[in-house]
Amino acid sequence: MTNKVRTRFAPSPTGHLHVGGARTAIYCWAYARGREGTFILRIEDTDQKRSSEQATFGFFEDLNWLGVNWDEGPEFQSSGGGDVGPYFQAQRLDEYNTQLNKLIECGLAYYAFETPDELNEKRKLARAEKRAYRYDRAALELTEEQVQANLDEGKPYVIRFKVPDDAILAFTDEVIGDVEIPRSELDDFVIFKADGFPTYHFAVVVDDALMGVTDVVRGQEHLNNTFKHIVLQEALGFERPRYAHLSLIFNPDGSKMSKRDKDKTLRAYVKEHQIESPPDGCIEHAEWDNWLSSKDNQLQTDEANSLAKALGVSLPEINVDDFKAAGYLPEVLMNYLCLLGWSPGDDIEQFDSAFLIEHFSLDRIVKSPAKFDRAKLLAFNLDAMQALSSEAFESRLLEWCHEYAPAFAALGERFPLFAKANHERSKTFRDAIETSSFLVEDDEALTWVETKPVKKALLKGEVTGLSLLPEVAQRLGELADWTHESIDACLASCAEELAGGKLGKVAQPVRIAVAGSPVSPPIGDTLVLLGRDSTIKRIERCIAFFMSHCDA
RNA sequence: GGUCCCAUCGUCUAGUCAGGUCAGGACAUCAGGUUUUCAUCCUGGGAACAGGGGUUCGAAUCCCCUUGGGAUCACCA
Repeated sequence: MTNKVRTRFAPSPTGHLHVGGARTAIYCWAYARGREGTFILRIEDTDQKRSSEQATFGFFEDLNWLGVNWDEGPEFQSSGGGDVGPYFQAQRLDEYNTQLNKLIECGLAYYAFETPDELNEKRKLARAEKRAYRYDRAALELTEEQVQANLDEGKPYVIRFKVPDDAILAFTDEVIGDVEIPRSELDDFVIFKADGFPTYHFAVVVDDALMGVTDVVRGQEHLNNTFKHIVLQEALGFERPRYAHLSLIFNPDGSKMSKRDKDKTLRAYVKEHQIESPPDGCIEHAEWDNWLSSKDNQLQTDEANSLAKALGVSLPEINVDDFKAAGYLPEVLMNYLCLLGWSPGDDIEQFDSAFLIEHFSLDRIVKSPAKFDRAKLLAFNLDAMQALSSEAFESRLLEWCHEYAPAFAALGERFPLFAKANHERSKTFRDAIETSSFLVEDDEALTWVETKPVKKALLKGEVTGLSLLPEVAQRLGELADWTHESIDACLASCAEELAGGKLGKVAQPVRIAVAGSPVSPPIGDTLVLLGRDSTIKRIERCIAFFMSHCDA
């Protein structure tokens, strides 16, 4: 039991689960799963101002969608439980106080009464003098009486950890190797905040120890924090877990992948199109004004998403639920994310979670940072989509439509054909609906825009596509039955007799007439899906539309 | 700025720890081909060891320096 691997993923629920966090979670999970170990989910909600229940629930859903289930932690569907909880830090204050008392008893923790403003001044000064700021231990000079007096007065205070002067600041990282920093780099950091909550450093050390975590796998932004953690472990008499720090994930342009990217995209769009006020029903005017008043004022993710939807802007996918909404398969996202910083060798790239669990190991993690390449993710998704049986594709597409495209989910008995017609040609679920929007539009609502390919198909050439349409409509209308086969045969004979055997000469005008664009599923499928009445009606409207336009 | 970390095709990477096949794969790209649109699909091509010093018979691989990139320096995690 004691030597069994125990890993944990410990997000702070201040937003959405982004791809970097997701990768960390997957690694922790796969590592434990492959060693008959235990994977723990712990919610680090000691930041009272920023944590939210909604975000917490979002994390559960995102992890669940990826197939990352946890043995211990908050209960959610089949995950959670465990007897070293609670697994929310905000509910573990007693534990932290117990541990804190140990430190106070041996004189390794002390009260400090400087205000944040005072400390900021000192930091500014240090920066101006181009030296690193370190806490000056001023509070250590206070006499017991002074401290007591301050406390009696009700002065706000924090508690700092007195880092032993002879502390050894070195550890071996499973990914990076030996790391050490000079003693002068580490000052007496705060372990309890004025609001009575422990800081991240204190809580993480206590929880990892009390929860029996053996392997800490986390982002490289924590590498320097690790020194704080090991001195705390030393003082508290805890065993040191193994550490593995993961390099970060970046955008293709080298910038850090963050929710800011959404903000940037929206700002650029609003500026370019000189949009003065928010579209109805997405965000408040006050919020809009505030947002535009300064680049530092970011929209919340949900606000950004709703604004983007209202404006018809597509935002870069950053969070796990963005990829879900964009129609990616969770197993593909997991696969791709794993590859950003780890590989199984032997030129193997595409694998499932069973393979990952069997082969994942810390010693094959890559040290250097990776850039997120959407094109490759898309290619992987296409491969996985194509590998799906038609039944699986249909049911998963339907499931996706229920959540993101209800109009398509309502296709009813036409849905199987809709799925079949889009299986081979879609890179994502969203692809399928984006080139089939004509299916859920009213016949009367369809409009045509004279783009280049439209003109080419309808108006160019010795015999224009438009001129063929009446005859084609006529023949389609006379068909004995309305099936894929009969339609294809009809169009083929039209092509033979009217267009010198060129099927494209007939199919494209028909496609544009019924779909309003030169892109749609194979023409036979398109027409069957639409039904005869709509097909004929649309062709007639199309003819009328272009006749009136061309004559003008 | 201090400290720490990193460095193979455009991108993700194999190869590095135990120096020795024209540095392998995937995505992207380019050139052909198939196809009623889009997307697929097939064939082929180009493409990298950041630079400089060492060690060695031999260096992508070991050491040092330079350069470049990143992280961190909170009463956020």
